[in-house]
Amino acid sequence: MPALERRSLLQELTLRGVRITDQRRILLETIQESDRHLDAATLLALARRRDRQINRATVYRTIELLKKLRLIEELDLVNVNGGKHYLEAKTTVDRLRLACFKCGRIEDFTSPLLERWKAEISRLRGFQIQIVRLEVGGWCSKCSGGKDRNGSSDEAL
Amino acid sequence: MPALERRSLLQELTLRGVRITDQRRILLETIQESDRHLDAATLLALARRRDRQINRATVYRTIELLKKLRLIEELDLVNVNGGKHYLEAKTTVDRLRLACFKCGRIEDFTSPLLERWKAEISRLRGFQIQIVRLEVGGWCSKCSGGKDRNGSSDEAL
DNA sequence: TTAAATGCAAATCGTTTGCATCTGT
DNA sequence: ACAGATGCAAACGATTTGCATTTAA
Repeated sequence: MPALERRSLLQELTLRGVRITDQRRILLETIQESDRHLDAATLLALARRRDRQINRATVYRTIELLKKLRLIEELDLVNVNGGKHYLEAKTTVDRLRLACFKCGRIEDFTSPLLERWKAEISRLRGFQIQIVRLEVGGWCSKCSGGKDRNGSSDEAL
Repeated sequence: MPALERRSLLQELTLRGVRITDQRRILLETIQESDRHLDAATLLALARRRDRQINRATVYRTIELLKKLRLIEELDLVNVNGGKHYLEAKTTVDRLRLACFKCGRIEDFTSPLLERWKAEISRLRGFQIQIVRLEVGGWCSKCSGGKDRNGSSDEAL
């Protein structure tokens, strides 16, 4: 496990000799300070609060850069909100996302099972895992009330 | 576990009182006979071999219908091939997809851990699981050769 | 008969690209 | 100085929509 957990995105980029521009600095900070589940359009909007000039293309190019360096993760969130992808700074431990089809809330879930699973996959398949994306869709505890049964609705999703 | 595994998509729709059109019949068969990992454009192309008239809009509307009824699953495959989503008829057992960033191949992986995990999530979070989407990106055994180490490339993804 | 499904074409949404200009190192 | 980053606007690919017409039940 590489030790890139405590450094900021900015530090990571600097360390890797990547050129730091004002725009990148702002985007990195915005991602890091965000409350997670940021899509590209929101990132652009937030970044523009700090620098009105920042361009959409720069946002996408920075996202691509950070993906390549594996400093951020990209989520699809079982397509709850259409085609867009969501970003977040990579953390030490992999997490599973629970997306509620009714209220749209995203919960995180971590489990020691996950590490065992990754090991099992690597061992059995010889697969070098770079990205793990685990997404569950359904009804959260609030929205399922306490009695609703599974799989009977034509409404959800 | 509901017993909707052995019926065809057509039977499922009929059973639920959904109107069956020629186009739907063709689309359902195409999905079912396909070798998996079908995107909307491919589905349209394949369906058109049977009926040159089938329209793109109908394809998307049918996909949406089947998603709502939870008869198909939609995958993003860690975005390996850009924005499109992939479809497949739902099967009894949930599977994890291993997408190779180098050769693009998709492998399936099943594990008894998965069922335990789902149970754990339901129990601990009170979450009613409708969809499980598990995607792993990395290098398959062929592409990782046998010695390539993890996380050192700026190339992949 | 009629609510629902289709075809068509245009619109929309997220993302990418070519190119001239600017900037970090 | 110059490779690399940016802004802009246009292009792109996937998906959605409005509306007039057709069709399954």
